Amino acid sequence: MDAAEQVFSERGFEGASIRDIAERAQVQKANVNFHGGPKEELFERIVARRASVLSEERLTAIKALEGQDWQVRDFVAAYMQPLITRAFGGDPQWLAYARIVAMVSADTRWRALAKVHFDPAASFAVQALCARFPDADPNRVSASLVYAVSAMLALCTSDWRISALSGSEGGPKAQDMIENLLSFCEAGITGSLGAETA
Amino acid sequence: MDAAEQVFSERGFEGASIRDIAERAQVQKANVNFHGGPKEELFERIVARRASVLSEERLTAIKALEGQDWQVRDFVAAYMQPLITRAFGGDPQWLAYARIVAMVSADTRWRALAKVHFDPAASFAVQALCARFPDADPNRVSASLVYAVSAMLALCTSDWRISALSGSEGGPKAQDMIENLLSFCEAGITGSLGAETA
DNA sequence: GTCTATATGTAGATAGAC
DNA sequence: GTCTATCTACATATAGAC
Repeated sequence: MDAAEQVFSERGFEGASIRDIAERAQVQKANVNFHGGPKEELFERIVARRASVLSEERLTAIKALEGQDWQVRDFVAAYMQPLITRAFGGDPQWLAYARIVAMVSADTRWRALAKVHFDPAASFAVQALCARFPDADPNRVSASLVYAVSAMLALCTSDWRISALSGSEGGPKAQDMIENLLSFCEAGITGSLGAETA
Repeated sequence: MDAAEQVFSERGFEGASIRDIAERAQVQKANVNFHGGPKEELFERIVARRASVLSEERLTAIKALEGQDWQVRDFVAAYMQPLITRAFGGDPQWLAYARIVAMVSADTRWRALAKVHFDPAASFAVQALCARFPDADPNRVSASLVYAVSAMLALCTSDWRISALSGSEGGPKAQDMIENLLSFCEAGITGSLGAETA
């Protein structure tokens, strides 16, 4: 239910009420429970709904790099493009989903959910990075990925903050911000992992 | 109230109940309202309590760089050390606070709160960075800072995720993780802003 | 499948005794 | 200042008519 996705993203899990969701969807409260089940089940279903396409695209994009002498930039793009181009590219529903992903990623209460829906692709990505930086501490490698993902999610959740701090009136220019995000993450990963091997 | 800080950090604003807080503090519910006021006021007070020391330390540390030919690494350390060394250095109360900061930073509902307590120091930092990278788009500069901060907060909120993805059994080694975080952010900022000016 | 009505629990907040 | 008791509102969830 798109309405539930919006309300959860705006108010959080506890802050979102079935009433809010029903109102947004312009249906009766009872129907939300009827179709979506208990609140927690509804939330999990919403997380799962887009997670599969996300994971598949990430996995195929990273697998496509295998065998090549890929650059970190290619890797970052492979992992991030599936979400960031949709969420920051103008699709409000995917933007709401990205905010939910940020919640799930930052909150230990959703640890099990993250483990099922996001960890497989993330683990695969960490392994690919480890192969590229064989001398780097695996803890540092996974930290790099987590930092990169958190930066991506920050662009989705805190774009207002970026504008507020910049002071300039310059428009958002979504594509340029995405390029900048990729540059930041590429440099961060290379700089923090490559320093020891280079 | 330390108990409120803990419960808010674990359950979020809506998820934390006055009853939970009272139980944690081993007092009666009524006393939480009596001393802390309405729930929202209590939350704001908790955000404000440590924000002042944080902002002051950040400002003085960045001002101390002025005039020197400082490196980006020094800047990142100046901005991050006040929070990360406390939160990730073993103080559970500051760790809880860091999680609250992450909530406030990511949620538009707390925009006003962030504006008052965190934006002044952040704006000053952005200006310092702009002076260091005069040819960089201010939007990119503020984005870099937001990414860096989000990475720092990710280390506080998602350290469990880093461990889970690394696959290795290696201990956390807090100091090493902080060093790695600083390296990541230094490289990310330099790489995304310096590319155009260099 | 969709509505009304309601059951049941718990939230935040306060009144008033001590 | 701190307790007990309670008010009011709203939460999730379901029962049962249509």
